[in-house]
Amino acid sequence: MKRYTLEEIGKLAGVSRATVSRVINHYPHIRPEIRERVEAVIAQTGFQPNAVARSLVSSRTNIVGLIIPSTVEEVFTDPYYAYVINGISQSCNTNGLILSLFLIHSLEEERNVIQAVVGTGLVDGLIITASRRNREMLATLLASQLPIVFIGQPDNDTNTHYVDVDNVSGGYLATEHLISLGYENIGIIVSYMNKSGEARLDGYKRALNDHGLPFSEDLVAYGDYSLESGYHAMKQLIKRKPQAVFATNDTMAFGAIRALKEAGLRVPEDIAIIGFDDLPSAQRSENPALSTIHQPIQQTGLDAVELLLKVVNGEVQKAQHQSFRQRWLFAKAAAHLERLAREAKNTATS
Amino acid sequence: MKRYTLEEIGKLAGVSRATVSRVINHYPHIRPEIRERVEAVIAQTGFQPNAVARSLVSSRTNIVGLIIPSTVEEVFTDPYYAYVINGISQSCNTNGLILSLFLIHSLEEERNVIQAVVGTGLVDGLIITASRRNREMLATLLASQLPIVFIGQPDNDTNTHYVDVDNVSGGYLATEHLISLGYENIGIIVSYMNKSGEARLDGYKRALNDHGLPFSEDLVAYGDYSLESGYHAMKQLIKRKPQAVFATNDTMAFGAIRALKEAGLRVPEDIAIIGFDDLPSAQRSENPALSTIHQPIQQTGLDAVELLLKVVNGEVQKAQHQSFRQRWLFAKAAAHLERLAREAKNTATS
DNA sequence: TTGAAAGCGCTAACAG
DNA sequence: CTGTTAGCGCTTTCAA
Repeated sequence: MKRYTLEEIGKLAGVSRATVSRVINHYPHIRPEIRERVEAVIAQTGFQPNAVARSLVSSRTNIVGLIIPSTVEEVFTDPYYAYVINGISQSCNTNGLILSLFLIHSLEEERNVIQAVVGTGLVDGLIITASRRNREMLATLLASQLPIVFIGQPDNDTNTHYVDVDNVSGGYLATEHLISLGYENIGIIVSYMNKSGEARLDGYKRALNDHGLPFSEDLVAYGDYSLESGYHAMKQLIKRKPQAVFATNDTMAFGAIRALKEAGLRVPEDIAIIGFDDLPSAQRSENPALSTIHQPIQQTGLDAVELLLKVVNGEVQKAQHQSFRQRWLFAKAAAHLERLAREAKNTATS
Repeated sequence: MKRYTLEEIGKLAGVSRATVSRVINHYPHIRPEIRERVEAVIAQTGFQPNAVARSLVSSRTNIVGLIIPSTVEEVFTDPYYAYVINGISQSCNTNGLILSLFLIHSLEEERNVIQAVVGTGLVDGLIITASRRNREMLATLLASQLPIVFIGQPDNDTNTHYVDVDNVSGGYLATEHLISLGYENIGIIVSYMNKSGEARLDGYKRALNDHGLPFSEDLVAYGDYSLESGYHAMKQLIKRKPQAVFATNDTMAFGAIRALKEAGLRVPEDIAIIGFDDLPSAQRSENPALSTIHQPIQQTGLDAVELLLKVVNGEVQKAQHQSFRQRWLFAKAAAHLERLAREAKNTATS
């Protein structure tokens, strides 16, 4: 299939290239007769305007970059990212955007990729997930003036845009659920990786407090959202003999369950576990199906793209600290809890 | 950070923009003195040449598109894709390429995305995974003259480039392994989705034949690589009372195991299962650790990028039917089998 | 309502 | 060795 240019299409239709451009861009004031003629030629030739040339003159590429930074390659073990990517991809498709994916496997790569992306005008904006982030990279990014949206609240949330779920409420709900089941000695496996972990821990503390239960550092174990870390955290926690444990993501919850199995403990008969994320794999998990707080991961991806689009279009004040929290968590989690309560009743007899 | 142009850098360094361009592109014949002066200005200003302008003149974007077509959103349930993407991403990073990801969620999206990508010169080439493919899309793609590399042998492999593992050998190895463990009544869960499935089935047949075992259609059940399909296929297969089953990917193997559990059968005491892919999750799987044929997924991604690069650079004859098969499978699988044999011995007593 | 012309930032002859 | 010049394919004034 031959590649045509505006000029050639113009010649074929007996008009100038400017007119063809106007037709393509739906400029309103064109004689219908001419429009039709041009459109006919376009249809017949299968002409598509060159995206690069368009970008050069408009200084817009319609490409959004998604950066998933992490020194450990294991990130991909966590299905969480698959869902984030899926949500973002979907939103890009509906908004006519191209998604460029940057998986960072090493610090060196990180430097190169950021360099390549930042000064070159290749992307209109960036979405960055809440993985490990280092100061150097953040500094480069902020200096670049590129529109950026973070997924998950950044550590230094000065003047940065981000989308996130309400982690405090999520932590609260998870803990309260365990309390409502009658447990009092409740442990937590929390990530020290970023603010989300802190917030979920905060929710946990508040729930304990609101129900008159004491908080004890002994019942807190730390992980990095990986399965392995959940496993080790649980091994440590077992010594404190908790009745139930809140793992602040599903992947760590799975690791915890494995540790319990190895120790010959049954879930949930001996120790109950609740997760956070509601990964589809959690729903499918057996022995036992993991209770978990629903986090609208896909939705988060969609929102990130939409927010980024606004930033790119200058629809949000740059100087203004813009956050964008989801409340959807409440409804979902409430429904979830109801279902859990129902299930709890049903299984109480067995 | 101000964005500079070649012209401005030239002015700052007291040279023409052409000279700056030469410095950037490491053109050899430049007076060292001038080179240094220009480089100093570049370093000081943090200048990065505009990628879009470069692409316009070179008609190369250094962007490779990865298309993962599938009408079912569930593709993402299969960790296989995460590893493919990871491999491709890594290879792009080392080759200075940008990876654009196109996840196709619906037929309409498929049409739009293909349209947007094909005629516009946005990508230098395309990598397409071995998911569902429809004829319309393939026709558009082939007509586009875009360099394309498939991952997994396409149905109509006329004049198309692809990378794939040796599925026949893989199927053979899996089956032979089961035979070597003493099983004679061996079922297979095979995908009807593409040629890989057929090839694995072919290997299965050959292994049976080579060991004097009869092939029976009754012991063949079909799936689409999804967990659910593995589950249902197994339910069907159970009636035939096989001693062992070869699931042609790990995800279906997991589904099969679930079906067996539900039926109160133990794995592998009552029915042995072997998979195909060697997903890390397979290694981690318990009750029991899944035996599986190693498929170098990441490596496949790397090779796909490298092959695509060659095609883009015109280093492979266009007219020539180019295939690119991996042999690595052999060595790996052999090692794998050894280990399995050892394990089999150890567990034989228990 | 349309065409001519300038120019986005860069590379690549072509002179010198 | 370096500067001048002519585009790459498109959008967008500016006139007509």
